[in-house]
Formats: sequence, C-alpha cells, structure tokens
Amino acid sequence: MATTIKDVAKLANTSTATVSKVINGSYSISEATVKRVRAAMRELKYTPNRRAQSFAKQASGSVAFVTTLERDVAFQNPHMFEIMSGLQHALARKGYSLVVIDMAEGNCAAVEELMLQKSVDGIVFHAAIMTRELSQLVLRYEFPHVVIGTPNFPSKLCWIDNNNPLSGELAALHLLETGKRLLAYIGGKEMDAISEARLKGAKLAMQEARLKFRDDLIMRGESTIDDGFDMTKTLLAGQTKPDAIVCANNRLALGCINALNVNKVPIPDAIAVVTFDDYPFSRITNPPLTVVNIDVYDLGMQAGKMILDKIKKPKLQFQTYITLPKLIIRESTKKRQ
Amino acid sequence: MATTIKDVAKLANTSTATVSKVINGSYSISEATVKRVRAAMRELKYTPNRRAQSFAKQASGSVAFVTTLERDVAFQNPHMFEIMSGLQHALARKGYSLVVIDMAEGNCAAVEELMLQKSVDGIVFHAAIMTRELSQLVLRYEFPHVVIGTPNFPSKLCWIDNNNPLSGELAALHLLETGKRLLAYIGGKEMDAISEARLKGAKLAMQEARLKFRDDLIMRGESTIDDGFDMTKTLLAGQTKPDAIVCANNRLALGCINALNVNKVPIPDAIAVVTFDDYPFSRITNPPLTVVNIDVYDLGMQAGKMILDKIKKPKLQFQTYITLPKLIIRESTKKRQ
DNA sequence: AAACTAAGGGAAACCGTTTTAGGAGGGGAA
DNA sequence: TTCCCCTCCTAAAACGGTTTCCCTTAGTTT
Repeated sequence: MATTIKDVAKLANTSTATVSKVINGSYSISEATVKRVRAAMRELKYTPNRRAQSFAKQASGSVAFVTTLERDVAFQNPHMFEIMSGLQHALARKGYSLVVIDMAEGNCAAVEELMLQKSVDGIVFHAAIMTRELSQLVLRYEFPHVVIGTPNFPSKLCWIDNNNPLSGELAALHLLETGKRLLAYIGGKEMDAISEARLKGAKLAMQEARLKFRDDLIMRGESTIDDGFDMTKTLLAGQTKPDAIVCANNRLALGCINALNVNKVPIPDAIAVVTFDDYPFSRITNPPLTVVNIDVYDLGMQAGKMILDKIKKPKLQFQTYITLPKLIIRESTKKRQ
Repeated sequence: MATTIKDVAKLANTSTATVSKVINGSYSISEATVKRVRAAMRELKYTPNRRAQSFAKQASGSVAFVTTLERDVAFQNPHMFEIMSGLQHALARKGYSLVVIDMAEGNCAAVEELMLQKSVDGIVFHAAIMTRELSQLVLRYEFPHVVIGTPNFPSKLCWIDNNNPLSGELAALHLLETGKRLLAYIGGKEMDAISEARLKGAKLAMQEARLKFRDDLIMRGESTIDDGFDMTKTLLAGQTKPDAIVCANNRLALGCINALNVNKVPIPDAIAVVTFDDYPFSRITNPPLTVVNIDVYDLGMQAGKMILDKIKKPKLQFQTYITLPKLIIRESTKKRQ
C-alpha cells in the first residue's frame, strides 16, 4: 500500500484538504502548519498520485504530439526529433508530459478519441499529417491545439512555423550575390507547402533583383535522393543550363550533388548548390553544402509554450512565423581555397 | 458537461456497473443487454473518460520512454526515432500510450518521481542514459522496465539489444572474404558498449580465420565525424597501413571516408570501409558504404511488447539479443563495375 | 417438488485527490 | 459589549469510472 495524502494528514495532525492546499499553494495556510505538513511529507516520502490528481483536477497534465512515425517518412524527417526535443523541454519545465502519437494515414479516429477521452489537455500537430478533415474535427471540438508548420490549405487552426519564404529569399539572395543569375529550383510536389514557400521566397529575391525565375528551371518531384538525382540530370540535359540550383531540402540536395558529381560538373564554378536545414552530413558532402538553417529545436520549444498558453486561455488565437533563418556558407557556393 | 457512464446507464435502462462491464468485457452479460448498452453509447457518442479510468483501474495505460533528447546527441542518434516508432506502435496496438521523457545528465530524480507518482505503468530506458545509480533505483522500486541496449556495467535489469557482437563478426568476415587481412577498427571510447561489442565480434571473426587484430590498428575516440577523420589520418600516418577499416558507427565512417578521399586513398582497392546501420546517406557517400544493418524499428517494437509483458507479470526476467544483423554490400568494399 | 447451480445484473464501496461551503476563533471597529 | 471581518482549517462532496458482493431468476439435478 502506497502512502496517500491521508497518511500525511494523519501524521501532520491535520486534514487532507490542508495537505492538498500546502501541495498546491494558492491558499492561506499558516506557516506553522505548512512546516508540519512538509515535514510529514518528507518523512513519509510522499508524492501525490498523479492519476488521482488528474482525475480530481480534471486535467491530465499532458500534451500529445501527433505526428507521423511512419518508418520511411521518419527518416525523411530527422527534424521531427529535434522538434520533439524542444517541445518536451518546454512542457517538462511546466510539469507537463509529452505523449507521442503516430497518426497513421488519415486516421482521424485516433485524434477524435484523444479529444473525447480527455486523455490529454492539448494537442500539437505536425503539419505533415494535417488534412482538411482533421482540421474540421479539431475546430469542431474546440480543442486546444497548435500546428507546427503551415497547413497547406486555408484553416483557422493555430499554427507556428519557420519563416520558409524568408529562407528561400536568403538562399536566392546569396546565390545572386555570388554572381549567379540563372537559378534553378528543385522542389517537392505542389502540395509540399514547405517547398512551395521556399520557392516563393526565392522568386521574390529574383524579382527584387529585376530578374525572373525561368519556369523551365523549376522542377518538382518526390522529396527523395533519387528524384533529386533525376531532376538534376533533366536540368543538365535541358537547353538552358542553370548556373545555380536551389534544392528544397536535404534529400533533394544529396541527389543533386551526386548527379552533378557523376556528370563532372564543377561545383560551384559551373553550378552552385544551396539547400536548407543543416545536418551533420551537410559538412561532408563533396563539396560541403551551403545551407539556410533554421532552429527547429526552438520551433518545438515555442510550440510547447504556445500550447500551454492555449490550455490556459483556449480563446487565444495566433498564426505566426518564428525563428529567423541563418545562412551557413560552405564550398558548394563559394570557390575552394 | 460531457456525457458520463451514468448517462449511458440511464438511457440503456441499466446500471453503471453493467455498462462498465460491457465496455471492459470479461464479465458475462446477456447479448440483449450488450446490444442495448452499445446502442446507448453510440447514441450519446460516449467514450470513457481516460482519467477516471486510470484512476479507478489504478493503472495509467501509458509507458514512459526515458532517453536523451539532448540537442546534439539526438543528431547522433537518428536511431532513437525509429526505436521510438516501433515502441509506439507496439504500445498503441494494445491501447497504451507512449510518454517521452528526456533524461538530462544523471537526473535520477525525474525517474524516481515517475515511479513514485505512478504516472506510468512501466518504463523503457535507452541504454545510453543508464547509470549504476539509476539502475539501483529502478531495481529498488521493483518497477516494470526494459532497457534497450546493453548497460555497460553488470546489472540485473531487463534488457534487449541488437546482436552487436554478431554484427561486428559479420563485418569482419565480409572483409576477410574480399581478401583483406590487415583490419583496422575505428571506434568510440572504452565506455561505448556498442562499439566495444562490435569490436569484440570483429576480433572473433579474425581469430576464427587464425588471424589477429593488431592493437595499433584499433583506434578509439569520440563518435563524431571529426574524430573519424582524425583517427583515419592517424592510421594512414602509421607504419603498418591497414587494408580495411571497420567503423563502429556512421559518424565515424563519414569522417573516415572523407579522410581517405582527401588523401586520395582508393576505396576499396587500397582500403575497404565497412560500418554499421544503414542510413539514406549511406548510399550516396563516395563510394557508397557497405553496412551491417540492423532493424531498429523492430527493436523498439519488441521492447514495447516486452514492457507490456512485464507490466502484466512483473516477475518476468529476461536479458536477450534480438534481430539478426544483415549485410548490405556496396562499393566501399567491392570493386566498382 | 425441493435443492442446487450458474448466469445476469445492480447497489454500493472504492480509487486518492481537489474543492467547496462553512465553522471556529481572534482582532478591530462601532 | 456587540458585530463584523479575516484567517486558518475541516468535513464532506465531488470527479467518473471499476469492482466486489449479493440478489434474482431460470435451468438442472436429485
């Protein structure tokens, strides 16, 4: 039999109500009593039973992170881990715990259950799994939520995201500064909101330089190493060869670099390459990759803070970009020494 | 006001006890009653309140995964995500949820709290964060647990791990088969249990071939790309040059390959390279890496099943290796076509 | 027909907290 | 002195299920 609040009350010669108040603060209790209770708690090594607590308080003290742990996708999203890390830290700091849910392909039922069961106080979604249907569902229940990343359809959901357009702009600007003019873009399919946002930013940078992104230099495919390779080959075979390539993400970039190397295209002299998000291996590709990096850990952290805010004040509404992208210049865009 | 079990009971014209029994099964209830109750539940869109359930049942229905989400370390452990994925799936299948806990540097208090608070029914630890102190703590509380990976000190904890020695053996065997004889090993520090286990296996393979691992060809350092690079350089500068290098993990391998390339050492003709764990980028290094791969997803899955077993039968004791390593041969050990 | 058994169902206890409503006691104001 | 107000504390009622224990009923044995 574990020690309960009653044992503490008895030992401290007071009522359970008083003990509870001492634990939770926010009530006026005389200093003497507080001391007595504290001593009793210490003596009995008492810790409140969390299950009873969340039952009585009508709040679980936990937040769900709904994302995809899909085997292959997870590999494509090393970021997920860092986001989760930031999220967990933000929550733990306030005594909340993080429950990870894998949202298999369109399985809204799992999320509905989560809200119905009241097993968590709030939900953080990864934009990658957000569908219109799911969005409706969350709004209908008026459940505290935050989406990390921008949903790729209009919605009234609360979200926070990195500034992807700005990232794209920075990438293109950098290339322009190194004297490149014929920029190509290798991105995901149209539904890939991140890729599109970055492209948008890149286009903006060109426009501001009174240049234009050539439509035939914009390629779209799956976000895989293989497709990055193929799209690059297609670009090389085209009539207008670019003098720089912006890759929407690291997988495409890996494929791209590989294709350039195989075809013995000098990087960056003939074609420079820039991509997004710094990874350990960005430094050891041949040549090392220039990237526009964003702080995903911080993104998770902010999301954590926001969901806690939302839980406190459910009416809170926000849609925002956070964390500024930062350019890390490596050999894929600058001459080797 | 949410709908409760009472509402259902009233509508189905029965008692809450009966409704509860219908929900949980395992009691004899007439078919007619079951139907009536089910209908009422459906009509009211009733879902049991999970907080109340875990309070009444004295079981939270969740399992903690205690690991390190440390910013840098997480990058070094892309595996963590896959393990987590397998774990989550195994748990979800049985209606359990996964709580992720970051165990900051030796913070046993967090784990003790977890057990004291009874906020989870069992704990899965990642071996990387296992200390003697923590081990004692868990054993003292007799708390259901599973350690993924082998603790690097003797302990009575329950654990499951990949067969790292066998992986090492396979790696070395493969090199021997391709005609290599002077094997070098680039690994983590002595306390890196995984690295040591793989080395042990590699040594065994050599022994069986009546060869010996030369001590001066065994290097130890941090598991970073940089140290992999440096250790390889040291090997190249040594008097006895190896004709093959076994790298304890992918970071070391990346550094190693890089160093060989920089020094224009032909791979695999002069020196072959083999490492462990397949990553997307294993395919696109120059040359692509031969790896001995293990199924970490499955590891997580098995750990999930085991912790559920332990929760049911706390006396269960096991320490075991699972999942067989598999060799994936690429150009870093075979001649290019 | 009586006695026994098994199955179905309900009343009430229980799980360990929090929270509410109210009581006791002391101090200050009228 | 009386009244009021504050402070500190407590008894008891939630919170929403599960589980135990017992009662009823119908079927089976003897």
